[in-house]
Amino acid sequence: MKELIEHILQFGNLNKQQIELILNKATETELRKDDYFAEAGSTFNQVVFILEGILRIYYYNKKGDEITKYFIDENHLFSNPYKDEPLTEYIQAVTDCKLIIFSKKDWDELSDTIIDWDKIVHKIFQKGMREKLDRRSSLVSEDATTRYLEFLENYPNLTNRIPLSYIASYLGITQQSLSRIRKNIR
Amino acid sequence: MKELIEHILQFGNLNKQQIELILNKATETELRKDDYFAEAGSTFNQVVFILEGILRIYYYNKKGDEITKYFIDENHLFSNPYKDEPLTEYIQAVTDCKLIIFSKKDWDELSDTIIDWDKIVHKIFQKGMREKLDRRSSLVSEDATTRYLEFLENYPNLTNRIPLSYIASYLGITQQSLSRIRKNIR
DNA sequence: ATCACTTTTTACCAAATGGTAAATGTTTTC
DNA sequence: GAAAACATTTACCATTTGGTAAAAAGTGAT
Repeated sequence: MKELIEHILQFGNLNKQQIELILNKATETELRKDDYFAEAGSTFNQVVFILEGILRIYYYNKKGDEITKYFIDENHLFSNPYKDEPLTEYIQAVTDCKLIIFSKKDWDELSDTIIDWDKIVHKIFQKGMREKLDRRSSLVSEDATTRYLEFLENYPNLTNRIPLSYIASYLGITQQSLSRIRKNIR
Repeated sequence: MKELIEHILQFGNLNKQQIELILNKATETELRKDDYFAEAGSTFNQVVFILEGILRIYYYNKKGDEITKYFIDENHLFSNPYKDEPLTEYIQAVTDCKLIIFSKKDWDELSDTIIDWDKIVHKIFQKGMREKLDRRSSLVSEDATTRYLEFLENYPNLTNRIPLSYIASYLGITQQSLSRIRKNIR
C-alpha cells in the first residue's frame, strides 16, 4: 500500500493518523487479464488505485469498432467521473492487475476527518483528466506516425505489454496501418 | 451576473449571503474579436465566466499548424488547469466577449466562508474536463465527415459564429477538406 | 513436436484526406 | 463604390489510410 500513500502525498500532506484512516478503508483485489472491472450499462461507485497492471477504457462507435479511450497503468488513481450514471464504457484488464479499492462513500467520508481532503482529491483527478485530455488532443491533429511516436512517449513502459490492436484502437487507426507504421519507423 | 449564479447553483446550493460573497469578488471585463485573453508563455491565475461570446484555446504543433484544442462559449466557467505554470496555449476571443473574472486567490478564499465550496468547484471543473475529453475522444476514432457532424451536435449554436478555418483546426483537418465535406453533406 | 488459436505482418486496390494554387465570395476600409 | 484584405470554395494530383484477405509469426495446450 506504500505506493498509494506516496501517490497521494504528492498532492498534499498527511500525518500518520490520517494515513491510517485511509488505509483502513482500502481493500485489495485482483483481476486476471481480459477480466472486466466494469461494463457498459452498469454503475460503479468506487475509487481505484492500480498497484500492478494496466486497464483500458473503451467503447463502441456507431460502426461497431472498439475505441480505446485511454489506458491507466501502475500508480494511478481513477474513479467514475459520471457518478451514479450507468457507464457507457467498458473497463477491462489488459494484463493481470492488483488493485486497491475504496467505496465512493468511504472515500468521500474521509473529508470529514481529513482537512483539505477535498482539495487533494480535486488535484489528483484534475491532473488525471488533464493528462488524458492533453494526450488525446495531439491524437487529432497529427498524422498516424506522429501519433504513434507520441504514444510511445506518453506510455513508454506500456508498449510491449499491450496488444497492437488496442494501441491502434487508441490511435484511431486500423491495426494494419499501425503495423505498416511500425515497419517504416525502424 | 444572474447567469453566473444560475450556473453555479446547478452544482450546489447557496444562500443569499453566499451569493453576495461571490458577487463581491467578481469583476466584469470585455474582449474584442481576435483579442488574446492569455498567450503562451504567460501565466494566468484567474477564474473566468463567459457572459457573452466565444473563446478558443489553441496551440502550435511541430509543423507550425494552429491546433484548436477546444472552444468555450456562453455560460461556462473555466480556469487554468496548470496553475502557476506558464501557458503553452493561446486563449483568443473568436467573437466580442463579455467576461466575469475572479482572481484565483479570491476564488479559492471563498472556501473559507462557503462550506462545500471546494466540492462545488470540483464538480464544475470535473464536468468541464469530462465534456472536453469526451468530445475530443470521438474526434480520433471517426472519419472527418462524422467528426464534423458531431461538432455540429456538440456546439450547435457556434457553427455560424466561428470561421471555418478554426473549426477545421479543431477537427484536425484542412479547411479545404472541411469545405468539401460541407458541400457533400448538403 | 504438433496442433489449434491468436496476433502481427504483408499485399493489393479503393477511398479519404492533404498540399498547392487559383477562383470566387464576403467584409472592411477609405 | 472601388480597392484591399480576408474567408471560403473548387480543382488537380500526391499521399495516407482503410478494407479485405491471406501469409507469417507467436503462444499455449496436449
